[in-house]
Amino acid sequence: MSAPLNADLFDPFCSHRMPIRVGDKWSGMILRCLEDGPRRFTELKVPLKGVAPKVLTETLRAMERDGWLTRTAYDENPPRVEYALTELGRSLLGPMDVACAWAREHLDDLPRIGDRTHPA
Amino acid sequence: MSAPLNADLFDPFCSHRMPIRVGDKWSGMILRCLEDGPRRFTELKVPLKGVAPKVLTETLRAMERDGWLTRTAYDENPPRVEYALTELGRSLLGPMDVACAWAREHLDDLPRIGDRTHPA
DNA sequence: AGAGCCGGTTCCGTTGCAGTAACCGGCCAC
DNA sequence: GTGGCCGGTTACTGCAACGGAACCGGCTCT
Repeated sequence: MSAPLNADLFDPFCSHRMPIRVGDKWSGMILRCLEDGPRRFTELKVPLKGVAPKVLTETLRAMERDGWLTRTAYDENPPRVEYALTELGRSLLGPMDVACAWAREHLDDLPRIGDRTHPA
Repeated sequence: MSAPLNADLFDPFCSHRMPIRVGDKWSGMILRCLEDGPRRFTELKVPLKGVAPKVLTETLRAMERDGWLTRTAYDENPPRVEYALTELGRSLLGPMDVACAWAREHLDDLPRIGDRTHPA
């Protein structure tokens, strides 16, 4: 992680407070998980606490479709599938770092969890 | 506007393609509308093509609650209400510029409108 | 009296993101 | 043959965001 939040970046509640979002709820965290190299499905499930496999699959498929990452299935047993960032996906890390820096700087101004009925 | 997209930034379809979002659907556009000074309700409705007054009210209230802008009602007739950025709101323009720059650079890699069933 | 302006509000409906729970096929080890 | 691992899929549900249409009060202008 090149510019982590002080708060746990991989806590999904964090993205509720974060006014700048990359993609949908989990895409940003997935980008962070992949920046140091390819990872497989179960390796992503662990740091992304509590993500439902269905949602993770959907998100990964959408990111693949949009050219942010590649999916490589190896014909082994047990099966192995690796997800890796493309150049386009990697190019999103820059803007993400800026957003994270903003968030770190204004952490105290961010709404407290639970305060909000309408998102911002 | 300090870093506009080539595409019409105030076309809501644009935000469907944009993988980096500030706040909800309209917040980013509202920030842009206010960066050159305060504006009133109807002055916001015009550039934000087709926003329902209800949604605009909700969004402005949420942005006020989160400290991004201030709402000032003058006791005149016809009524006048002015919305102005706070320092916090203004501080979001920087990250937004970065996101817009990214989008301009990768405009051709962004998914075509209508291609998507699942968002990114 | 009637119409218009401003800044909304109310009602109702649709869409889609996200989540839970359960299940699957193929292979392996016990 | 039973259970576990991996990488999912399917069916069902909930909720928040978003939107369209209609309406409102207070005032002014004609």
